[in-house]
Amino acid sequence: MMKKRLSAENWIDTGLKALAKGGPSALGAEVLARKLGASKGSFYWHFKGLDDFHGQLATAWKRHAATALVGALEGDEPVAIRLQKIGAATPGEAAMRAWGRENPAAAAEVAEIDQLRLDALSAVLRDVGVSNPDLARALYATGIGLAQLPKGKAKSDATLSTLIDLILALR
Amino acid sequence: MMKKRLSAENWIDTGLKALAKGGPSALGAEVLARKLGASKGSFYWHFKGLDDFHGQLATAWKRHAATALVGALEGDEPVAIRLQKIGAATPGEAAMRAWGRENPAAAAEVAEIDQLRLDALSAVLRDVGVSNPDLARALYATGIGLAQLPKGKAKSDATLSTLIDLILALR
DNA sequence: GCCTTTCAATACGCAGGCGTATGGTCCGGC
DNA sequence: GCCGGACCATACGCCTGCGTATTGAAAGGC
Repeated sequence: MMKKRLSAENWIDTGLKALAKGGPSALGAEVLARKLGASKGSFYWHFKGLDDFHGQLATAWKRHAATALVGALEGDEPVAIRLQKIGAATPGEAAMRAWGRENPAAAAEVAEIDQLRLDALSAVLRDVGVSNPDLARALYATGIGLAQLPKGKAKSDATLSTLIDLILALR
Repeated sequence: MMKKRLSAENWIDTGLKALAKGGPSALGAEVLARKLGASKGSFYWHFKGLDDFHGQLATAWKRHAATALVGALEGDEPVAIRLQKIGAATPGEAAMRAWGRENPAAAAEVAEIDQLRLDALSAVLRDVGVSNPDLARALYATGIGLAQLPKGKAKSDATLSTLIDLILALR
């Protein structure tokens, strides 16, 4: 199946999927090679080594998260929906955060995204008359926390929505 | 330093510390042995193998967390303080949760504690006239999320407190 | 069509961790 | 004091993963 030649993007994409599914230990060169039906020769052609690969992986995740964030910001949806979209975690986010605990590069990228999203939440809330930055922080932390709990996305969305309504009622 | 003989508890205690500091990869037999100035011989005397050790480690964490929870429940402190104590994560909690992503035993114990704390939060809130269970869930998720963000405990406590005040204002 | 560049498979050495086996040391009972 | 069991160190075989080197195939320009 798909004996085509591989690109660096192929490795990174499957790397992201493997991380979400199998955790940091699924980010080895040989494990990924088996998953791709390739061999290490290909891996070490496209990347200088594991650190290089991991760095590019983390950066790729950051790009995806940043793109998702601007997607959540554009358009003129109601504030509640907007807050929901900014605050809700992206798929694979919990795995990325767990990886960040043992990989400085990953931690750095996650921190960057955290800052972007926190700023966005603060700005939206401020525009709407809620100026306490602790509330933006609490809202964001809730999104992160809900992503760690099992329970499925629907339930989490409902919970987050309840909190947003509560905060917006302060206006 | 401390050439004494080791007990299973010694291994488990240093295991918990190692997990908090170095992540799941610090839970190997040889790594811990070096940390303790001992050798694998001792480890494999006290434990049948890594799975056995990891299981006991996870159970020990659960016991600690459960004890901390009953400590937060007894006494007759104001509701806000009580909620804060139940909702705030214990030290090393983020590491435990990250470990749970790759170790079923750890995940199970964390899930148990999650349920206990969620129930406790719900009960306290209900007793005080806040019946929406989504709010308990949101509050708990905030505690979890804040533990993932860097920023230090003081800041997190302040944020959590702000949210608690907001919820309690619903009465 | 060939030749250069790009990509990939294989084979190798090395390091580190797991689990076992075997022998040694400590310690309480008597 | 000596003995038996509890405790531990060492050494070994095995496996798995990293990184490199070498060889080989596959594209793509001309």
